[in-house]
Amino acid sequence: MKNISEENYLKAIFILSGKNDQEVFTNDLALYLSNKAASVTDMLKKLAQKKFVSYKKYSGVTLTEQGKKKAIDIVRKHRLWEFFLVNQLGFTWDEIHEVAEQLEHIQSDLLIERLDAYLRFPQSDPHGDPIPNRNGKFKQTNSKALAELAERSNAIVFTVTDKPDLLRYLSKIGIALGTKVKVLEKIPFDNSLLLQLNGKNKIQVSADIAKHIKVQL
Amino acid sequence: MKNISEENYLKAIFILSGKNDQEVFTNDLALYLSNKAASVTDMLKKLAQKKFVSYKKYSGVTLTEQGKKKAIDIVRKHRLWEFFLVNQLGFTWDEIHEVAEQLEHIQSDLLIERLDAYLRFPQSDPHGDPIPNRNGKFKQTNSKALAELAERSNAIVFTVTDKPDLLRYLSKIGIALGTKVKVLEKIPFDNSLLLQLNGKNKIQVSADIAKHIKVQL
DNA sequence: ATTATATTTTAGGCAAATCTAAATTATTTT
DNA sequence: AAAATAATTTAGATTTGCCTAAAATATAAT
Repeated sequence: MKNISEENYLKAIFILSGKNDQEVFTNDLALYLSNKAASVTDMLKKLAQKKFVSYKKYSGVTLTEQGKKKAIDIVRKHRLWEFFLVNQLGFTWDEIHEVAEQLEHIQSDLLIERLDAYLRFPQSDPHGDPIPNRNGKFKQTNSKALAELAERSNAIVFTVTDKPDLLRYLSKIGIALGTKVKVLEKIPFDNSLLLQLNGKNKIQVSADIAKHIKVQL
Repeated sequence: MKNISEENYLKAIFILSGKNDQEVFTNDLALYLSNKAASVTDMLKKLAQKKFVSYKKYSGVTLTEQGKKKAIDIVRKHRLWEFFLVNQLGFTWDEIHEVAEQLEHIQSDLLIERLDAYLRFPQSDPHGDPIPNRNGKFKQTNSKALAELAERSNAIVFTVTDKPDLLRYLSKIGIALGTKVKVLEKIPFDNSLLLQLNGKNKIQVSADIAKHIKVQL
């Protein structure tokens, strides 16, 4: 159970660098990990020395092949455990994140292979994110943030970031994976959205929330 | 995932102090945990300060009520996970220990309650050891070390300590939980035993091994 | 192109958990 | 009961991952 911190950094870099492997910046990492920028710099140097990231002072980091492989492995574990928690143990959306954060660091290839098989090789986790297979392959989905949709467009809720508070709130206002949303109006002042859910009830969501909801067109 | 080290110490003290809560000594702990005695002393002071153990220099430790409760909780988690690994994921005897050592430190009461229910509240783990219930209660079994049996006595193998090497060896020579053993002969020179298994094949085991096998009369 | 602001890095420290080597206390032997 | 041996503790270091405050660099604004 060593290297938990390193693993969290690699995963964070992977997630923040998005589909195109963009550089990730110190402050963003610090924010995401709830650490201070100085600590991030320290760790980036260590990760660079171990060849898990390419790092040049003042210009952000990217994962090396090796680092990306590790990161994907952790994401795989995280999502498999989330699937297990929801589908076998009856956890709800908002209860799983914290536990999966811990379980993802359990070190045992055998365990993950067996778990994967036990769950019948699921393709996506309870948030709708793809679960990489044992070779690190997973299908990218072409999704957008809800916040980026134009007025009048229709879409289907696809992924939601892993924040318990948000998840609880969304459940409450009726947004779940698979919910059909139509953007009725974008309020220019604060970029909040007026949505219609499944062709029925109308709700208002802030721009901030809309950024955290991914949809498929 | 903090306090892993503390948890390991508490569990070790619990296990080494046996049924009668005997004091546990620094060197024994050091040996069991693969640490140095000096490190053990350091940690004992810290645990004493937190009121998890009663510790007086040079005279061993015992768990306080509080400490014992924590220790039992960890044992409960360890054994539940072992049960899960064997009965759901198809692990064998000798593959589970290392993984359970990690899983036992996952921090989530909800997880353990759900897992317990999912497994239908098992009473004992794959080694035959009792699994404490949510209140820390479990039935003590009156078992003895095989090494302590007199010649001609019969017994049933009940528990085996958690060392992968030993477990693999025992599987190989035909000893499993539930195996009936009869002590045919005790060799006085080295205290090794000549055993008959299930009324059939005869095997020889060293005193060292016989100490690690618990039997029921 | 300077200046102001924001970001990132360096320097120096701290707490946890471990270690080695030396000192202390207990136990066993003669 | 003194001496020898064994067990335990203390003292002082090391490593990891984090921190604050100050310095350096990059970016934006005038």
